[in-house]
Amino acid sequence: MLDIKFIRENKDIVVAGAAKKRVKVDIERLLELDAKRRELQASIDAKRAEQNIASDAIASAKSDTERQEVIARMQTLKETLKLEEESLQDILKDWRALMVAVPNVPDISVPDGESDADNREVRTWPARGDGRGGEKPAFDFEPKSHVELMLMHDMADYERGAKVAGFRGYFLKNDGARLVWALERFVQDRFVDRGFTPMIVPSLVRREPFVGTGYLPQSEDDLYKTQDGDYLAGTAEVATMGYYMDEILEKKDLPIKFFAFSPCFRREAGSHGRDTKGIFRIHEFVKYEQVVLCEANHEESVKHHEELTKNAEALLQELKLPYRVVINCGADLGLGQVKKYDIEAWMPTEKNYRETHSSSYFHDFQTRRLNIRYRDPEGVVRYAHSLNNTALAMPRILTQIVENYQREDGSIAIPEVLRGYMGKDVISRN
RNA sequence: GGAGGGGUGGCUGAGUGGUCUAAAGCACCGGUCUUGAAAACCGGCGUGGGGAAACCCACCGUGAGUUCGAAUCUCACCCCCUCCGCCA
Repeated sequence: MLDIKFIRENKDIVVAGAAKKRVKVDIERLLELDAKRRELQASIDAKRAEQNIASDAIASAKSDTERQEVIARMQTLKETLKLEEESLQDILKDWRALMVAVPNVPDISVPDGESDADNREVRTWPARGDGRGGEKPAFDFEPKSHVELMLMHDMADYERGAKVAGFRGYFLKNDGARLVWALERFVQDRFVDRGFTPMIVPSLVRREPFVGTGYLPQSEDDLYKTQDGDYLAGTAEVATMGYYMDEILEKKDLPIKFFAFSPCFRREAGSHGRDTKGIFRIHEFVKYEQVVLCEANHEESVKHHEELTKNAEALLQELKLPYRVVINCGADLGLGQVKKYDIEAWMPTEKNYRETHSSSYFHDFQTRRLNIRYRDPEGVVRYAHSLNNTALAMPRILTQIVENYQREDGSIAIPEVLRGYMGKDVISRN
């Protein structure tokens, strides 16, 4: 949510921002409603003030007639007050609906574009050498897809997955399961001493944190909902951001950095027909997420954003997976995001980079909705800034690992950093 | 699933229809005193909205209702706690 004052004073910026994000929202109508809202509120406040004065007069009236006279006057006032309060409620309903639909303003560095095809490459790893792309594994044989490789080594069972869990269901078996566990311990060890607070957070979450983080009311279709009205979170970000909801923190405690784990559930409602094979796009997975609350300062947000991005890149570098970082274009940004980098690892059989991480910052868009504030030493209370990035999501990363590490005989080398956790160097058929 | 208790400022906690403009204490900030600190004493100390300011309005879990007037009465809902049952 943006500050209504900011919208009022920077209408053109907000309108241009929404256009860049390809979000349709009637700012003109919002401002009209806001003017009416303020006018009515002033009138109601004045009537209440009158009522408060009369209330004292009634209590301290010297005679019954005097008292009755004031009460009669207040009975009339009450009628108009009630009407005004009712129309204020009507206006507020529309006003609020528009307010939560106003997107945050994207950063100046965000490229214009219609879809993820317009995201712009920022860098590759390993760095480009020949002008055609970073150093990627050169296969002198036809590489097999992750779908095939994992089936071949009995690392996954998609058929029984569908039988038991339905479309996009899966089982991970043998080295498939062990690889996930190895990766979990690997990522845990990398974050334990970096100033991040480890946390296991709920996936089953009440409505408010979803609205607060900006997933609702817009993306109702992407979420699973329970018969109790709760939702299953698609990311640990939701519960982690909800942690300090409605609280006032101390500035000295910032930045607060969480390394949060949760199972994740996504309906993938808008992705029918995409990535239908294997475990790349699934309804249920686990993810370690980096979440940061910092002081309300653009430079601080940018500093932490770059840091969160580097943290994720460091993991891919340790895993020796070629990747690139892209800056997402306007249309590919979420409602509250100011700027987002996606990190995409190389997928040999698709001859393309595919997303493994998503790193974004929000300024005070989420914290305003969640009411997360902090008090600075001067006693001024401000909304904090928030950011998040994936640390590591499983099992998606397995797709890139098995494809990049496959060998001609069909065996799969284990990334060096995982060998200790796996207790073996290679996955082979025997 | 059953029974009971409860939600008041950063915290504890008083307040059952009208000076509530929410007592008091703790914590915190400033001052006096002191070599310094503690103690004691004095003063300050919630959030949001409107206003140039004086000041005004709202907020006692949430929402409706009764009333001239609601922290206080009524109803619904949410959350927390205790006990019983079930249970990884």
